[in-house]
Amino acid sequence: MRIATFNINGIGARLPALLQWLDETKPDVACLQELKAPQEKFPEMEIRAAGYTPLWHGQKSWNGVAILARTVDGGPEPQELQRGLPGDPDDEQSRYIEAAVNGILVACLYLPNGNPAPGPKFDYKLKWFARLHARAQELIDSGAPVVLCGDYNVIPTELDVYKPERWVDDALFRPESRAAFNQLMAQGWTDALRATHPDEVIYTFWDYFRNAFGRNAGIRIDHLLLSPALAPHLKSAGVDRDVRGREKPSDHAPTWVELAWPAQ
DNA sequence: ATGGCTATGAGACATAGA
Repeated sequence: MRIATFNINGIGARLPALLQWLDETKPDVACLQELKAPQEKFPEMEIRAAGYTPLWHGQKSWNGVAILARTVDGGPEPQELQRGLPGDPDDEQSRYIEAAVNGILVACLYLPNGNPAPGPKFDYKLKWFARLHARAQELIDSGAPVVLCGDYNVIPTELDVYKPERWVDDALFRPESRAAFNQLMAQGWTDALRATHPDEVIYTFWDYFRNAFGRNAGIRIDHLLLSPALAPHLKSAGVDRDVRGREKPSDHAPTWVELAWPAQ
């Protein structure tokens, strides 16, 4: 079973690229971030025609997340479990959705960027992180097989950025952000990409400026974390890097895990 | 230190991204 995460940076602008990637790699579950579309402008018909049943939480202009389950070949329908990250009823940003698919709990998140730091946006990032800690602990404690995936907007270590010294004051790499990510990991999650490639330089994002992709000036910020119940089923993980080099690409590349699931 | 590029929403640039 393959589960992928892809920050598409606008589902309106990215629909052809998204459909091509779905057709080529046929993930069983695809988690999307940065829809940048209100609820009513999600291209539901096109996604269904591609063989997927979508759940989505839109928002005008920014944010927006979705979980797509491949149902064309008899795959199970996704069951929505949660919409919005618990812990702050005043938070109106669409950054979190959860669904059960084929016995796995899939959580799709878009963690706040937090720049400029320090400042109110960075404060919001850290508060959002604290709420994520609480929800993630509940998921661990449930004993369920869970994939907690998406755009974390955190560069975990110096191995995950082309030039660490350029990023020391950035909200994606500041000590507070990395500490928050480490605190999450300490609950018992497995970083699937790093677990399967311990020493390799692998990026998931390259900005649009200065030919960053051509120079491989990237960062690793899209992560798939596996709960203790699911980690033993990890087979492989990777990044569909070629997608970033196509016409009208997102600035992120799809990132995925292959799981031995259902368990034998 | 700045600016480089892309998207949305509006109908010109402002805002956000990372």
